[in-house]
Amino acid sequence: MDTTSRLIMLLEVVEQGSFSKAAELRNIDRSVISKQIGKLEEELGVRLLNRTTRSFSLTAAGAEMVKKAADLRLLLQDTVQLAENYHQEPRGLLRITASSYIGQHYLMPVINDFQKRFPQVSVEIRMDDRVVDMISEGYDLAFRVGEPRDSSLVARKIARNKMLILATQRFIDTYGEPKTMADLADLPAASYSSSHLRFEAISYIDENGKPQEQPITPVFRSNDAEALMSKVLSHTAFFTAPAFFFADGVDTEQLVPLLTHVNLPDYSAVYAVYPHRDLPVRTRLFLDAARHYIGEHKPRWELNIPGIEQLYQPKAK
Amino acid sequence: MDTTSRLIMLLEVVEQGSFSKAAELRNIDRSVISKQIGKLEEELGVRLLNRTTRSFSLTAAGAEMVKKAADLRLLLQDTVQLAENYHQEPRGLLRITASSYIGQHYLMPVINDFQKRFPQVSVEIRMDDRVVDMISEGYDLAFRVGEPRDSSLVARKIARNKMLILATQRFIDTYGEPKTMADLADLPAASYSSSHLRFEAISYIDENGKPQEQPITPVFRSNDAEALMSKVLSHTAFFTAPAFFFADGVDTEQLVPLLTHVNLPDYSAVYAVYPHRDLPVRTRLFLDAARHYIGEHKPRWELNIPGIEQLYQPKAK
DNA sequence: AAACATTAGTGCCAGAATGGCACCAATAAA
DNA sequence: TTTATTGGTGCCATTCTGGCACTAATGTTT
Repeated sequence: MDTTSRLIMLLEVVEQGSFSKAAELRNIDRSVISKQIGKLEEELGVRLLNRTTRSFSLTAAGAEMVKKAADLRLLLQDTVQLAENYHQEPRGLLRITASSYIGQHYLMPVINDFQKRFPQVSVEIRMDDRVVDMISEGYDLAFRVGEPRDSSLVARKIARNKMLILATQRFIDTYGEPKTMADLADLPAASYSSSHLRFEAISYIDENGKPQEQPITPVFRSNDAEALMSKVLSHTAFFTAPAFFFADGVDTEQLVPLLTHVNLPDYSAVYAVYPHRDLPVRTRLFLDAARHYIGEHKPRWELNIPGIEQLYQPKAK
Repeated sequence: MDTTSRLIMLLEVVEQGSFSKAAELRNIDRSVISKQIGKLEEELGVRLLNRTTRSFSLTAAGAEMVKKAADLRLLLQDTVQLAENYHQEPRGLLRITASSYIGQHYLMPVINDFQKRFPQVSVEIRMDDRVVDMISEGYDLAFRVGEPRDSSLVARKIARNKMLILATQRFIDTYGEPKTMADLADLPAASYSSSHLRFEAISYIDENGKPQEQPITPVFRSNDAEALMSKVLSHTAFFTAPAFFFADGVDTEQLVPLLTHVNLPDYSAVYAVYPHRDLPVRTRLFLDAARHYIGEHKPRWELNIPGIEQLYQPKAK
């Protein structure tokens, strides 16, 4: 380990806000960070961090060093990247982050095939519905529902994601079939809910073309698509689901779309996100493979929902 | 050692044109270079050098990496430099190169005093009349006679350097005192001569203000000022000497200036040269100390030559 | 207040990396 | 042909790294 690496380590420490988190990020012991930062200070002959036993703050010198460290990291990444352009065959480590559902159902098949074709590429995929900072955590590629805000990243739309309102036939028999959006308010709903996002209403476009929100009554909440599906299949709730929940193998036979005449806007599309720079060969190839698998024009999940093209469309005049 | 260091090592290898020279520059074994370049290639997954057993050439990838390595080195130097600005006391290694005479007579006293004041600063001085590439060899400061051409460096004039024509009284008694410049042609001369430079004529300004060259007849040539002086003090040659040859302790008593009415232009001044960027504290302080020692207005060597102000001046009208 | 958890820092130690030496192979120079 | 120089490799002592266990200090929770 030498000066540049130590500077980048300092940068990570500052980005993470603690020695421990930085160590976790690198999967190394905290003590290593402590020692290396110490060495860096000795090397530069300057105190970089004012430590209190449980936290730290940057000194003026430290702040300057962190800025330079960011430049160094960028330049170094750029250099390595440049070298990778000379690779004929992709190699190295591909780090992906995605929501669990996308990862399990749409990326794992791609990964399995990809690694057969390119055994030299290692893959690390973090499935987590929490959105992470790709840059500081070092991810090459993210798959997300909804366009991310971070402008230092490139977001590329992979596939549209229609919205569906579904229930089982037995549910309809039991509770009666809703005829209007308002009817949904009185029916038990299963609804996606995570620490960041809760579905408590359905967005739709009314007869006059105005966007509306129809509140629902969630009796079951989960962040797990399978759990929601299981609940619905027990005939005790309807649910509003984005189409990408219907991956291959999902039992859609029992499910009946409700209120199919209503105009539901597409839910946030599925995006691939990557840093704003030239992609290494492995990343570009993987992205292509994923796009191909999910479907260039018609998303793969729509294959499992017959007639989806006609559902929830704007009313033809 | 990690990627950045290895890249910089590659850069040095390319700059030096060989593994061996690069190793010599760092005072490490050749094998280390060989191994580290190998690791770098493995790391980047790209062949950087096409080797023939006795030399090498850059691959396209290698050439790109070298460019990036130069950026990295610069940025890293800049970063370390920035840290040094926070030093209250100067520390670290100060690397100086100078001609032998300047080093021995005008820098050693400064260094000795400087290290008493700042014991934390190590000094390495290379005395060599050959001009070296400061950047690639890593020197902080050079002292040279004559303005260097390299525009990536800053040259700062330290002191003027008048020209003198001298001989001993016994020489004059033996050979007769020259009355005109032309008379010098027939007298035996001791003349500075190195692999790069030979004095074979004296430049002067004639009565009409035109620059002229008076050829001389060197019977003794050396690149060593003391040797030239010794020759002259044996009363068998006159010599044309820049004033900075007359350091403290040099026996000037026996020497008589000849043709003092002739207008001799100043010889190339003494310059301090340093890289075109902010100087570390130690370098700036040393430069100040050297300038102070040599003399801000009147060069130190002129103190040993009484009446020099009046010698070899343009003719007062 | 007291117990607890989390933070940075340190000493110790096994394992990895470094760098020097000796030697080899190939090629250019003498 | 001989010699010298260059890059490359295997071996080995030394150094460095990174993990573990433990300490000290400071918020947090009970």
